[in-house]
Amino acid sequence: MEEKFKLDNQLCFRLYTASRLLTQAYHPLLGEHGLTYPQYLVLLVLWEKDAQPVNDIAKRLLLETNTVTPLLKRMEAEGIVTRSKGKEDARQMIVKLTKKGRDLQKKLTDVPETVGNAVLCESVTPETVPGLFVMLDDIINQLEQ
Amino acid sequence: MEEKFKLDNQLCFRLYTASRLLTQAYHPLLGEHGLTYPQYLVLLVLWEKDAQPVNDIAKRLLLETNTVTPLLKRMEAEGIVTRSKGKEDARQMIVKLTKKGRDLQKKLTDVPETVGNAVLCESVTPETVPGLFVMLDDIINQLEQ
DNA sequence: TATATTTGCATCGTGAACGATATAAATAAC
DNA sequence: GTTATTTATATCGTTCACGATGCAAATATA
Repeated sequence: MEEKFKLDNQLCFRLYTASRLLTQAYHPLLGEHGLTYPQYLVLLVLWEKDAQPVNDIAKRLLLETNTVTPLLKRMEAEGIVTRSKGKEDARQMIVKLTKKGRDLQKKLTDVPETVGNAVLCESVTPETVPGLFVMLDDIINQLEQ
Repeated sequence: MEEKFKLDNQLCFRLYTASRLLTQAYHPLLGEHGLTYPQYLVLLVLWEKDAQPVNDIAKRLLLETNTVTPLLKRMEAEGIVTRSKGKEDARQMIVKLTKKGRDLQKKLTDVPETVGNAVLCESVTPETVPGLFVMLDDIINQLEQ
């Protein structure tokens, strides 16, 4: 009875668990360099394009600024980024990588492959991952409205 | 350059985002009844099988007891569950639904379908969801070790 | 039976997430 | 040009997650 309430029928529980476990897989690799997973995401954003306002980083990660601001402050305290008032718009806080922040990319060079290999299995292969990406992107777009 | 560090190539970021957004979709539906999403997961577990020790609930959700314990205490404070020492093993805390906890199932009867409909889209349909489940389960099993 | 180890749960500290609210700068409306 | 509104961040409070640690009950070992 109540098939719809069975834990094993829930998409959200699977996404929630897969997300947590995969984040845990990053933990030892990032922790070695004093990073958390959300901080690593900020680095991915800044490595693609340095010197962005808080809002652009938050939008790229689909997070709120009240999540990103304290996160960036911790990264600033660690000497990974700097935060400085924008020249043309004084409301903006421009976040820039420090040398330490840029150099982390080389130090983390093996991380994507290591984690990538950790998830490879029967149904998740280089051939099937693109299809998984499409579904997850569709879910994200659908929920983003 | 550095294709492997591109945010758009990361499985984890997609899982993390999809999980957060889907949890957000539950929020208004659950908040109406004073519940959070992890508390809803505990209810799913207890509706399947009432009167379980903390450890069994934690294992079912793949969470640590230090996450689940405070969560259960809040649910106890809300009058949704009771916590009582086990008879045969005094170390165990047996968690049981109250009438209020059992009755919540009827009040939340529309939640699974409402959220289910919210994610339906081009690539996520009743036909494709089982395949998605297989991949997510494989990822979870793979990372669970 | 005394001691050691394991097990089940709890406590503590840190770092997210996020709703609600505040504040100052920029922009729009009047 | 003054007032109103919007925008960019930040602050606050609550609830997870989770590593590290503590403690008492149960079990294994000597």
